[in-house]
Order: sequence, then C-alpha cells, then structure tokens
Amino acid sequence: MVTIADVARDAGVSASTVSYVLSGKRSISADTRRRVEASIRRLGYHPHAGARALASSRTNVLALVVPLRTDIHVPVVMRFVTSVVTSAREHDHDVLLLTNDEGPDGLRRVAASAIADAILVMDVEAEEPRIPVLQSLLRPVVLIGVPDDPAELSCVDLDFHAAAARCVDHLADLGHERIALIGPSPAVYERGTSFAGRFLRGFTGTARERGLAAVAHSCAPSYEAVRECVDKVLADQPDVTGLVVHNEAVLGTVLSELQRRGHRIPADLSVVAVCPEDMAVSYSVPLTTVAIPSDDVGRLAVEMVLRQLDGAAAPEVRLLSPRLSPGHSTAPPPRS
Amino acid sequence: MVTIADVARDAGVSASTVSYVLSGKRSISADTRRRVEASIRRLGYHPHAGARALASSRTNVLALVVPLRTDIHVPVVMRFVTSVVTSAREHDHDVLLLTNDEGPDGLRRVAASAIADAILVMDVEAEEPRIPVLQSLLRPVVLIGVPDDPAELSCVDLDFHAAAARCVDHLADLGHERIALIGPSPAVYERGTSFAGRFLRGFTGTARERGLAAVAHSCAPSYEAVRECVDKVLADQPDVTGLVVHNEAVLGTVLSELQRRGHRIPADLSVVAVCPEDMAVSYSVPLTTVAIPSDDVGRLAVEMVLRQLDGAAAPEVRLLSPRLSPGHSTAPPPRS
DNA sequence: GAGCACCTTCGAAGCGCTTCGATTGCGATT
DNA sequence: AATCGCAATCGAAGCGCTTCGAAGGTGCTC
Repeated sequence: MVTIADVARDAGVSASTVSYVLSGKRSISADTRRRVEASIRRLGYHPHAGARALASSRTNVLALVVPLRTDIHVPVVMRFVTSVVTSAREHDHDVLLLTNDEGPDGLRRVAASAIADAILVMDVEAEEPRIPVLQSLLRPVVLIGVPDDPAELSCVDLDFHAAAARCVDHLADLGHERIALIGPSPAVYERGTSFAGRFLRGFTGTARERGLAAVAHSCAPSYEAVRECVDKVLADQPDVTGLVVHNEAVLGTVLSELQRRGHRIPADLSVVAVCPEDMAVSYSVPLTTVAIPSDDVGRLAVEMVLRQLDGAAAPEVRLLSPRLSPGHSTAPPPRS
Repeated sequence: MVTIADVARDAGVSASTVSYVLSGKRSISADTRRRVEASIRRLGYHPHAGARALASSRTNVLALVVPLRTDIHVPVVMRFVTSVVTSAREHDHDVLLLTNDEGPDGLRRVAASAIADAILVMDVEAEEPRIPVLQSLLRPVVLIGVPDDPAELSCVDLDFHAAAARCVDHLADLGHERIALIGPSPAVYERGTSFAGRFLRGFTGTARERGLAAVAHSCAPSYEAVRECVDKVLADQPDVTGLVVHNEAVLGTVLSELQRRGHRIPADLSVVAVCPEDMAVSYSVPLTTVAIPSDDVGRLAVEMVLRQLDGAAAPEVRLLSPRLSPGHSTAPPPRS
C-alpha cells in the first residue's frame, strides 16, 4: 500500500509536511503544497483510516442506528438513511449501520472501540429507553425523533404536533365539521413511538379548538386491517367529510377502498396525507399533503452531530415547521 | 479510555498475553485466561478499532454499496441490507454503508484507505460497469446479483431464470394457455438490471417450451402506469387466464385494479407473484408466490466474502433455487 | 542428570498516521 | 548590525494494538 512516507519521499518533503498539507493545520508554501498534491494524485495515496483514527482519535465515521421493525414504513426509513449517508459524505464522513438488536451493549461497543465518532439514532420512542446508555457514551448523539424528555441529547424531527394542526386547520378552513384520522399501526402506538403520539395530540387538540367532531383510528399495514379500518371510519361517522391519513404504508389501499365504496375524492370526502413529498403524486388523485422532510431531517442530524464533534455546539432540540402542499384531494365539504 | 495495558496491569500479565487471550492465536493457561477475561469485563475494555486495524490490517468492517434509485423497490432493498448487517454482526463484523453516487472513486477510496476489508455490491447490472474497478481493488468482493460476465467476482442471487420457469410451469400445469407478465419498471430494463432480464428470458423461454401464448409487459410504479398496464394486458390478450407479477411495488395496485374491473382471482384470472414471503400475505387473497429469499442471499453474501477473507475460498457464482409456495391466487383456468 | 520438547508468557518492534516543539531562513524593525 | 517575528519545514514521540522471537519453566526420556 501507498503510505504517507512514500508520498513524502516522492515529493521531497517530510511526512509531517504531507500531513499538514492534508489537514491544513499549518501553513504550507504554495510550491510545496502543489508538489505534495501532485505526488498524492500520482501515487493514488489514501490515508490509512485506522492509522489516522489511532493518531488523531477521530474516525470520520458516524454510526446510524436503524430500526429493523417492519411496522414502521420502510421506504420512509430508507429516505432518512440515504439522506444521512449523502450528507455525511459531503462532510467527508462515512456511515456505519447498526441495528437495535444488539441492544445497549452494541452502543457501548461502538463507542468504546472508537469505531465511530458519534451516533445517530432513529425510531425514537416517547419514553426512550436508550437515553441512559446514550448519555453514558461520552460521544455526540443526535436522536431523529423527539422523546418526552430529551435529557440533554440533541433531537431533530418534523414538528408532528404542528403538522397535525396544519391538517386539521386546512380541513376546518375549507368548512369541514366532521373529520377522522387514520394513524399508524396499533403496534406503533403501543410502543410509544414518539411521532405517533405527538401527531395524535395535535390532531385531537386542534380539532377541539376548532370545534370539529373528530375521531382517531389506527390501522395495521394489511389489506384486511385497512378494510376494517375504513369500515370503522364510515360506521363511526357516517357523515364524515374530511380524512387525515398519517400512515404511508396504507395510504394507497385506503384511497382505493374509499373509491371502491363509491366515495369520490374530494367531492364526497377530502383527504390530507402525511407522507414524503414524492409519494403524494403516485396516486390517482394528486394529494394534499404535509410532507415529511426526510432529506432535511437527515441533513440536519448530520450537521448537528458534526457541530457537536467540533465542540461548537450544545445539545438542542429542533422541530421543523410543517408545510402543507395543496393537491386535488381536498375541497369544501358537500352540501348536505 | 481503557487500553490493553490497563487490562494487562489489572490482570497481572503482559499486554501481549491479553491480546492472545482475545485472539486465541496462542495457547493460554486456563487460569490466566480467566483472570484476563475477568479484568476485561470489570474494566469494560473494548479494543480500539483503529489500533487493531493498524496492527493487524483487518478492520472487521464490510462495505455495502446500496442503490439510491427509487425505481427499485425499497422494502426489498432494505431486507437485503438488514440481512447483511445481521449476518455480519453474527460474525463479529460491522457494515459501512456506501451509495453509488461517489462512483468508482468512492470504491477506490474505501479500499485504499483500509476502512473496510471487503465489499458487497447491490443493484448489479447485466453489463456491470463497476466490474473493472472492483477487480482492481485487491479486496474480496461479492455481487448481490449476477452480471452477464462475472469475471472472477463472486456473485449470489436468486436464480431468476428458474424462478420465472417455476411460475410459468405452475400456470401451465394448471392448464392455462394464455399468460402475461407484469415486470419491473421500464427504467429497470433500460438500465439492464441483471435480475429483470434473467426473469424475462426465463418467462418467454419457458412459455415457448410449454407452448403457451405469453406476453410480457413492464410497469412503472405509479397509479397511472398500473392502470394503463392492466388495460394493456387485457387488451393484448382479452382471454388471458394467468398473470405473473414480478414487480413488488405495483403488486397491490395491480390486484385492486383487476378486481375493480370485475376479474375474480383466481376464478377468472390466476396470479403468481414474485416477492418476499411476508409480502404475499398482506393482500386480500393470499398469493401464490415465488419468494425472493433476501435473508438467505444476504447471509450467503456475507459468508462468501468472509470465506474469501480467510483465504479459504475462490470466487464462485451461487444461484439459489426458487421455491413456489401455493396460495389461493391460482387455480385452473375457467372453462370458456 | 543432561537433554529435549512443549507449554506459557514476556518484551520489543512496528503498523501509518498526527502533533508538538525545535529549527531554519527571511524580511522588517530598531 | 543585531534583534525580533513570522512562515515553512523537519524530526521524534506516541496513539493502542498484533506478532515475532526468545525465555523461563515443566515433565519427559534415555
């Protein structure tokens, strides 16, 4: 392999000079810099990651803990992942993928063996059980999701409470008076997944404020469950005119079930969806949506954790403001 | 941080002895081993990954290159990813996630900087352009997917040719004479994605052998495209009785579109799907499927690459035999 | 009882890099 | 002309680990 010594010899300088060219931590004459850079290119030199980590106690690797569960919508998870990887690379970092099934020991291992500089955690619960371990790690941590008590850990997420409010307000502004929510799978609620509860509270709270009759439902990601759930929505409120769907996995099936039952969208029923932007356009009716800004959240998570690594930042909680994009799935309610 | 020297001092031995306890490369007396292991536990020692990599030129990290594209069905990709991560951990390895957007330089960087010991590549094309780079890396590589010319690289995948044959044979055995295929998105074919072509050839070839009238279609993952595609299937062969769906993303929509048009499954039309096992059960009719064994493929990929790292294996191409699981979506064709 | 083989352990070297202090040479200042 | 400050570079130490050769100890054999 090509080492820094090879480059130094080739460029006629010492190894430390090469190192300083690479890191920019000391001033180097333009001429030397050019020669060194030329040698690096010519020899195809890449610093040995292990040696660098050993000497500098920096790996330039971020660990990302992803959920293995399938009750969370996988494409949405994947969007976060790719966003994190892409942003990390833009800042010259790589991403190590961890799953939860190693438990707290896995986190300790990664931190203690200095295999990554910092940790990003997805699939955060309201009463997040990993918080104590994460705090003990003495490494920067950013949660993608906001637990009830972040306890000095950084968090970033869409403001799901406000997102729900935006959905309800939109329907209320159009004149709807009876609305329903189809939320995530019961398993997601039972686990106390942070965004689910925040959205639900936003939904019921805002509906109350606006004086709307509102019923919240939960729907597992199977055809059977969707059919039952749609039946239930229509049985509980036969005269419902507005529907908020906060469950990407069943969105398509819900729409076709409604249409199969003869409900025209938006003539009979208005639908607001919470989902990634590009998902909204792949249905028969372009949907009115509040977008889940996976890209922004992933990028921010990376930037926040890097800022902490540079010692330039205290932990913070960042909630991104939701934006509602009007589509053709919402309209004023039918006159009864 | 706790170092090997700390453990050595605590256990009253030399650092090298601790190292040998950990690696098992030399015999250690039972008593010493016990003392060392106790110290390790007590102090919470984890070897410094960088130092280990530097000294042993082994990182215990596998790089996994995943596609960023969205025309490949994301949940299927994610299954491979989790399978790889889980298997890697079982063999005491971690997984570094790479995307393709760094291009060949990204691969060179990872190999040259010794940040990973080996590389696993997903989303392989028939005329895989990355093969020359991968060969130049001097590191074990396993492709998840089989290019036309693997050129001394290891590959592992479902035998999609045989999978298609199994689908067609099943329909032929039931007595069907006119069948259709709904395959992946046109974009997938255009790119020459390896599994798509292999499946298509298996489909048309077997249909010819069995004397079936067969038409192959391609379908992009949007509601519009599905509707058009279903229309086209029925227009091209008004008397079609068997349908093979090799496109996880549109499977659900295809089924509901067929039902919306009054085609009962399997009474009027038999459907065989190619998709991960657990996906088959989430529709109104439990589907007859040929499963995509993501878990097996991921696990095998890891095992193959580790065997190469141990120097114990030459490159090989492994095609997993497909298995057809009968569901309730296929039956003999209606009498006409 | 000298010689041998084997098991167990140790010490030292070295993996490739970063970083600190020291050194050199130069123009500017007094 | 001596001094100072600064820019540019070098050399050496050290990061925490693995691994090699060597050494001490034990129990054999002949």
